[in-house]
Amino acid sequence: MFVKPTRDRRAERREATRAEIVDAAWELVRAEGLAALSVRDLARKVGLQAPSLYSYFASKNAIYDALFAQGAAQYLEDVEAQLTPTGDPLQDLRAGMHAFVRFCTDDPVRYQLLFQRTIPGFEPSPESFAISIAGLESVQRRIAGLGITEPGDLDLLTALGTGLTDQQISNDPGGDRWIRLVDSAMEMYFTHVTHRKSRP
Amino acid sequence: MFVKPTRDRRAERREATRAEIVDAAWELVRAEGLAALSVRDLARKVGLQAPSLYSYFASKNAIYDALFAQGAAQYLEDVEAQLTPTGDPLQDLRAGMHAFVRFCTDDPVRYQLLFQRTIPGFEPSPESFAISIAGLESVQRRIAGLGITEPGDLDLLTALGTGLTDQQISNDPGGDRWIRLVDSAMEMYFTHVTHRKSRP
DNA sequence: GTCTATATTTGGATAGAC
DNA sequence: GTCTATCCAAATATAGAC
Repeated sequence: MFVKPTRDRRAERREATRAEIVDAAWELVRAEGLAALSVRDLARKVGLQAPSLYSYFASKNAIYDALFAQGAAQYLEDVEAQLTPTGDPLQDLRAGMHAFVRFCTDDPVRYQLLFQRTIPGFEPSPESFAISIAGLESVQRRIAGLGITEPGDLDLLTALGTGLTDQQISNDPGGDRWIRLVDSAMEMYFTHVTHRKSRP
Repeated sequence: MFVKPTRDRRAERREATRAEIVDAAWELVRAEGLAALSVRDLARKVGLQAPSLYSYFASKNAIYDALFAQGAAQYLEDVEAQLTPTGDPLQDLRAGMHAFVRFCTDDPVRYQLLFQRTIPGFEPSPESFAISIAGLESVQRRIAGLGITEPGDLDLLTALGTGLTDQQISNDPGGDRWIRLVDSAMEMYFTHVTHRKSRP
């Protein structure tokens, strides 16, 4: 009689191969650009023929989606990892923004995939998108803990984050021309959101 | 004996056709996305066969470059058009930022071409790039006239501009969620750059 | 200057044998 | 699951006739 094994070695192997493909895809897009990903090149990189990839991913966009999901999970992890308020809100804001800009500049292609909409036919699946939403909600909770609860204040903070990051990546890649402004920008922001005269 | 005519009708016709091609290219990229531009489609749109386009532009990137140059010229014109200081620096900053965000959100594809680096093999030619530099320098002179001369202050302003624009385009296209923050953001910025305690 | 014809490359995706 | 073989579509760009 058939006994269901506790481990499904076949499924494990399959997942391992999928992970290998995703890793190789990151290498490719980092080297050639996000839009330059091709199924052929990717297959060769993992020692397969192109059609064999379709046993693991239904389409090229499914591969993009796997990259998006993994990047969003890394972002969520990155945000959650620094949830340690010090009692000094400004210091926490500075640390959080530094972490964000570093996360983005560490891997500009990942930033492009997660926070810009630049790939022609690709939209993340609802499941993958939910992960990135969770990341934003984590930021929201984090700054709420610092006393910043106005929706517009969160929006202003995300604008500052993407603006500093965008300029850094586009106009001074590898440098620190906008990274140097993070502390000052957070001071500006913190003063603004705390010295508000009236609730709008 | 040959007398050089005062007008070169042939050259005029040629320039007119080039302009027609550029106009059609804008229509195409606005409809299909920047990366989706194809020489075939473009040729068909102006009633030519694909190879005939090569009589006007040496390559596809030359077409991108013409778009870039035109967009940069429009930006320069947009910035120069509002060089009318009112004596109220904060009001001028607000007006200038509103104009910038409107310029970008009016044509997100143009914004993508000018201010983000997203097309795989394309880099603007030195001549085209010089136009966009002239635009930035115009902004620099403009805020210098308002008393803002620290280099880092210009960088912070451009970060605010691209950040607000990026978020508006990416997360609320057609809406005003980040546009609504422009006035408040400029107040924040102006207070920051004027209330500095010491010259850093 | 414009055309037809074509070279050349490259891409995503499928069929069917093994 | 992986392969070979192939389809199909699309792209940039060139050659050469008219």
